[in-house]
Amino acid sequence: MTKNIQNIFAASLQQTNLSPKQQAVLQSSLDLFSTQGFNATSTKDIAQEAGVAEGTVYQQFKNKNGILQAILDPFIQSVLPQVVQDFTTEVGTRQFDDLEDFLTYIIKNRMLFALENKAQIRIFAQEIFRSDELVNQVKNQLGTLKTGSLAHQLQEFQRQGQLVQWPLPRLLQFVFSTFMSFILPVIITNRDDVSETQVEQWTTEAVTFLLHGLTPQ
Amino acid sequence: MTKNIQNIFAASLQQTNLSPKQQAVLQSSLDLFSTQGFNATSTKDIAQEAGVAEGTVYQQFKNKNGILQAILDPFIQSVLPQVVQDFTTEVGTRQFDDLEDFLTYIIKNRMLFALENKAQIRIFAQEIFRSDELVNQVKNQLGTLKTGSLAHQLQEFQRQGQLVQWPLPRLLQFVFSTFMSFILPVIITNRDDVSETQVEQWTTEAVTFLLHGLTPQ
Amino acid sequence: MTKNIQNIFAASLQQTNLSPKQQAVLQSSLDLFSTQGFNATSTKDIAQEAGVAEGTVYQQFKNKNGILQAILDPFIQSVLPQVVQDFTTEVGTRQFDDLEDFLTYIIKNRMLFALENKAQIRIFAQEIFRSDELVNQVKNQLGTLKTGSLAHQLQEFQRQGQLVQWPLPRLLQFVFSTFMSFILPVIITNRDDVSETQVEQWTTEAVTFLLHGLTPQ
Amino acid sequence: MTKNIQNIFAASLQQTNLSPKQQAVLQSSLDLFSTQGFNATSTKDIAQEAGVAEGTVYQQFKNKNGILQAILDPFIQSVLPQVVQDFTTEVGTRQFDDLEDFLTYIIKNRMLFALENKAQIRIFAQEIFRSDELVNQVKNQLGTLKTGSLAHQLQEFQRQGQLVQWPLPRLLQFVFSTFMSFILPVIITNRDDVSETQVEQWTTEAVTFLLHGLTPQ
DNA sequence: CATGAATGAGCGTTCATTCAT
DNA sequence: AATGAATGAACGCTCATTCAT
Repeated sequence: MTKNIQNIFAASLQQTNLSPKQQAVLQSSLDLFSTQGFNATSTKDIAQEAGVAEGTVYQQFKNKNGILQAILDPFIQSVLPQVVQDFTTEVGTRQFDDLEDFLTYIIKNRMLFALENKAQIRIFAQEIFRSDELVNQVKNQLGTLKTGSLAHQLQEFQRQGQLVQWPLPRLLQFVFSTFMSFILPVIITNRDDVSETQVEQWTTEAVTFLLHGLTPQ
Repeated sequence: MTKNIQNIFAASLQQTNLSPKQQAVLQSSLDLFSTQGFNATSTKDIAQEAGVAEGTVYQQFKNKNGILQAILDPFIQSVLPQVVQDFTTEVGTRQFDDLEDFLTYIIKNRMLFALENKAQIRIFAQEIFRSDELVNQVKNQLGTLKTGSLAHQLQEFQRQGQLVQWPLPRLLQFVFSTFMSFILPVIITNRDDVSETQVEQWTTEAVTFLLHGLTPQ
Repeated sequence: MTKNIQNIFAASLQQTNLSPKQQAVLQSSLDLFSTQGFNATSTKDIAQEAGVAEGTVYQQFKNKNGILQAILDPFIQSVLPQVVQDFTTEVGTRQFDDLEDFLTYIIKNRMLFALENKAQIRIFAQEIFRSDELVNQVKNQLGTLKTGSLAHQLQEFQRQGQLVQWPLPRLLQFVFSTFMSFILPVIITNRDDVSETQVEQWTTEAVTFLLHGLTPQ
Repeated sequence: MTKNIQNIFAASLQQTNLSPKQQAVLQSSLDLFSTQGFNATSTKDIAQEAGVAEGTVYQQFKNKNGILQAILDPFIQSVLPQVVQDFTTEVGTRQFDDLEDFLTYIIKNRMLFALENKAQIRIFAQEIFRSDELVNQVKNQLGTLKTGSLAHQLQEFQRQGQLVQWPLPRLLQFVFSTFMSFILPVIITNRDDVSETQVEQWTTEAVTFLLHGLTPQ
């Protein structure tokens, strides 16, 4: 069920044609940006951590911001869509018995995903306050939600009377915020020790609350 | 009802013995830190914005971090307790008809509060990723929740059968995350145009969802 | 014998018309300049140590250098002449049995004097490398040696055959360097624990060596 | 006889792997520190004098103090031992006819050495007042004197009856202070015009005095 | 591709000095 | 006489970026 959960960054690294040194630069940047923040991380830090000369950092990336982009772009191109919208590969090909089944699946799935990609999410969370560009990219992604398979699935549940007849964005808002109420504390405190059992417990709690809140009475 | 909603920063400014120039330094720092972030704001920026010589910035504040503290400390000492715990002044002296009345009151109240103090919240949100100290302070504040009047009020509703018998922290988690799902987008995009009508609309939506989710069925 | 040995600075302080606060400024400056050096001592340091506002420092002294002058001037005007030349008050009015008696007297006397005024000597020693002015003042003082009572006394010993017939400057050079070989380590390490017994021991050793070296064979 | 007299700084410069620019930084620092003092020399001064960007100064040296160390360390590691202790290379392999021969050799030799390395000695003399570390290093060097070949040589002269039976430290103290009485004025006034003839004259005068003072009567 | 010395603008901070009160 | 807020030039130092090798 969760076999496709993976570290999006590690995956995207392998798909590039970057030399091992350049890959090390990206990996070190991810670690350091995530831990110390983008501004507080110097290119010297990155080079040292990657075991590379400082000039090498600029061989593949135009500037420090280019490294940030190389980290966040695949995140925005892949993670965001998968988390909030693109259920074609999984959700689309799977039959859900009911709303509970559906919520349980996507919440657990996305929790594991988020924990796997904690580092990028931390970077993303810090950068979104400073980058209007980033905000717009997210807005655009969210804008496409209305037509994705997630929307179809939810509308199907509404038709079946399993789901309250609120507007789609508001439904997503509540699902997402309930999801985030479990994940954000982990992201902020940078905890590394969340077990799958814990995730399942959280999933149960989240789904219970959402079913309460989103089922027509 | 919302007469005590205020800008916590403006209030704390007046209580200090700071000279007008020093107050200008703080105000400019608040604006700039909030807009550009702490790291991206130079002390030269602050001085210019405050119409003050750069040395003046260091007359009252030991260093740049001291300014940040002067901004965040009253926030943590006053805002946080008021938002999440200290209902003695308002909630404690007020009788609520039912859970709906209660939720409507605190959510609208806190929304207005958050919007008034958007700048500090933005700074806070950015800093919490980098400051373990900040995380701990928040943890401590949250730890005191169990015994505050908010807790008593919720337990009262549980006794009356209006509120599900979930543990207090989880109840608070869902209330808070629902609240944040409306506020965070405003904080992140730094919008300034939220009307009171909008706030009332959001309050209604949040309360509707929470009543659904938290009422025993 | 050593009744007139005193702290030249304390003495000169009392002769000024400075207010108590201004005297405190001078005393604190002496302590701090001596300990940390002139450059490393800020006017803020001085003000704090003196328990005075920073502006007060500039009430009496034109600038920081003015404080240094107020410390070093009496030293150069009084200490230097007394150490190397002006024996009118003591030496001139005293009869010495022989060279040993003479050397014993001036060396012990000057050692006590130097230890009493260690702070100024430390400042002087540090400043002389940077101030050509200071060097010239010392040169001028040394230039007057040829005609002082010290010169007369030494020439008298030469006439009596107790003292080698070397040129006066060279005699003074050897006396002074032997004297300094005991005092300079104390000045440099800023020791405070030199007993009068120790001084007498050093005096004996210095005189023994000088009598060896300066007596015609 | 004096063929190995050299500028210790120039020698140590060549032994490093520093780039020409970095060597220029060190050379300029030596000149400026020596002339103006460490505190009064800014890193901008150094960069300008060396014809280098200011950042370059920090490429090789951690901070301004690091430059000072790079100048003083070889001095303390090489000059001090050679001046006061390590006679293995020269003294150890040479036979001295008598005390006069010995004193003449080391005094002239060390005078030339000191004049060659006047700049570092000036810096050293200024820094020793402010650096306890430096004082300790010197103390340690002096502590090793008791066992060096210099000690052996002097004890040999004592056994032969050419040298008074005073304790070794006191003998060294008098030799050193007599030596310094000629050199220190040059160091302080930063004179550059001392001829070898002058050095030989000084040597003669110093040796004459010391033979007087240190020969048993 | 990789290096690392070199750059110089800009940073946070200090500090001697001034001046209105 | 004394204050202390205000000043702004200068300081030591960092850092993203370039480029010859």
